Amino acid sequence: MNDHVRRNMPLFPISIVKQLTELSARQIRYYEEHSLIHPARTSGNQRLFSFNDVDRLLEIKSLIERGINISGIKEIFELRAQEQSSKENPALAPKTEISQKELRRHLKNEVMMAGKHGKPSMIQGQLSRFFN
DNA sequence: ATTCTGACA
DNA sequence: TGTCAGCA
Repeated sequence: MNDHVRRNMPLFPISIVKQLTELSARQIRYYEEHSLIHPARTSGNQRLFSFNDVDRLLEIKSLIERGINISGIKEIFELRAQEQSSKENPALAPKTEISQKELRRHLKNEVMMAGKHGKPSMIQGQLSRFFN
């Protein structure tokens, strides 16, 4: 796998990411504070983002716009990570199976709760994209 | 010139 | 979240 390396290569500074995502530097740093992203750092402690980091930020932006909070987004990412590990290592799949079921239930509630507050609620088609 | 962390009239 | 300060 070589493409994986390319997508994770630390390439652009926060100024570029701001334009690519239309997020403020404040927001980008805030999401990192809450462990939603883990950009690399230069020797001078400046952030360097990869293509994956940008994709991730765009997903975060989308979810925030849909009214999902930080903890909710964390859970969605955790669920996705578990689904991945289950696929790569079917041996320990049964262990994550239970928590996945519970997470799906929580996420469904949170997403629907989020829609109940003004924002245009998510429609069923988009809902399925998050819960398979 | 840019980015970083911390703080809040 | 915005924004300003004081550094690196």
